[in-house]
Amino acid sequence: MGYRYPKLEYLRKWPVDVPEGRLIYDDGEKPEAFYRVESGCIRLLRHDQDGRRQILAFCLPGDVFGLDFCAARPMSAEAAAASKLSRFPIHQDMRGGPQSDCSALLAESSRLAGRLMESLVGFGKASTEDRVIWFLNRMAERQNAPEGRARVVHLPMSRCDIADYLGMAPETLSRTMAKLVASGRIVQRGRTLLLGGPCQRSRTPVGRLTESCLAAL
Amino acid sequence: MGYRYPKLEYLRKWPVDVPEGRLIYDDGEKPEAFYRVESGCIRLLRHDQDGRRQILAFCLPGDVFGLDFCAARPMSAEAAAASKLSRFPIHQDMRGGPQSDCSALLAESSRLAGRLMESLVGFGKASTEDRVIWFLNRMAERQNAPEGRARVVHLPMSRCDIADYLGMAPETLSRTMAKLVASGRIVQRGRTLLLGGPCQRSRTPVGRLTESCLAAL
DNA sequence: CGTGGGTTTGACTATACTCAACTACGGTGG
DNA sequence: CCACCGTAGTTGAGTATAGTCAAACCCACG
Repeated sequence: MGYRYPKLEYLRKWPVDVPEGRLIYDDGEKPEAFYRVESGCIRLLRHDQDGRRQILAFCLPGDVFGLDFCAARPMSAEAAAASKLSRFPIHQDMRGGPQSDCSALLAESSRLAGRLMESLVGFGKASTEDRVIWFLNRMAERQNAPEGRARVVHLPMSRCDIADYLGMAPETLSRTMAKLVASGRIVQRGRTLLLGGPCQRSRTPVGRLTESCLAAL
Repeated sequence: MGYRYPKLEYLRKWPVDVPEGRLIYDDGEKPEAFYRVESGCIRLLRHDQDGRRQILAFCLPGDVFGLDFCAARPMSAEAAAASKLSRFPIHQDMRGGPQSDCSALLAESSRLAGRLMESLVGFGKASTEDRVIWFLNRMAERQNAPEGRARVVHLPMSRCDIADYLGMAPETLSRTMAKLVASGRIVQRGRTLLLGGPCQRSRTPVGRLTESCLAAL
């Protein structure tokens, strides 16, 4: 059953433009607004005391983030790429307003939790190859790439971001992708990829992918 | 700022007793109720197609789970130990009812998302030792163990559950804990532990812990 | 054309997984 | 009350895997 936008449209909101790398809110701040991504890519992250950073989620167009009904932001949000956002002040929603507000917000909140769970499942994958394939498929799904056959995917974030998200070293990510290219399961052209078939674990692709496939687009 | 129970008390609910291992709801089911843990321990989990299982969260007394406002449960819930639950049917809350319902539910939903994020941060830890220490500290915090000095922690779930949660083999978990015992940072007596001090990474404990410490309790 | 970040490759090492055997514990039944 | 059994947990040896450090590469940008 597909997901449908909840009706947030009648809520007051402001358009915001953020350049790549810009901090949107910081871990520990008092929440004053939540956001919807209109274009670009936002990363949710935390730093632990070791200085190591953990990316918790990437938010793509249509995703709502920052819906934290608590005293302090549990994590930071930064622009992983230049992005356009809609900013919804929080206070208008907690008081008054039609009942449907609540449903919409609850649905969004559930949805965020669902995305985090997806991440946890992805992390549970044993091998780095599984994690990378899982990530690529997930990105493809979220970009409405047609199911089944070869799909074009654009990764708006840096390799380091992906590596931090998947909990591996950037070198390992690079090697793993190189292996996928070598086995003909993906074609790589900068940050744009072509995935072959369902791209499942240890399955040979239907047809071998080549550079020409990408050029033909 | 500490967390305070949202007022769910006026909602209709039913007490439920579940024995260890019992399935509470399954991945993909239509959500009909959410639950609060009164005693025991619940595990939220998913199976991927490989048959591998990933535990997403442990729910301890006071935790609310199953607050999924979507068409299908994104994961399963099982009793990791014999538990008592309060079951809240979902439909009463979505229609009518005072506005405060919403705040309470949103707060709980945010809280669940927060816990999942914590998990993701924990998973980001590089070494297994860090992950285990993080887990033990987290369990201690959630059992209101006094901060700072030595703390007694009871782990209600099996080692396999913990290993699946932390994404490591049970043997690795066992070895890691053995190392912590050897270095005097914890004392182990079955599923009950004694943690020394803040139990931080690569810090020697204030005083060496021995069996006698635990016996003195 | 030079500079710099992001990305890739190489060599080596540390770490955690696998498979296997062994031990400790709790419950059951004689 | 004690012997037995089954499960949970631990320990050991060998191996595969991913991390680290280092250097080269490539593309975009000034």
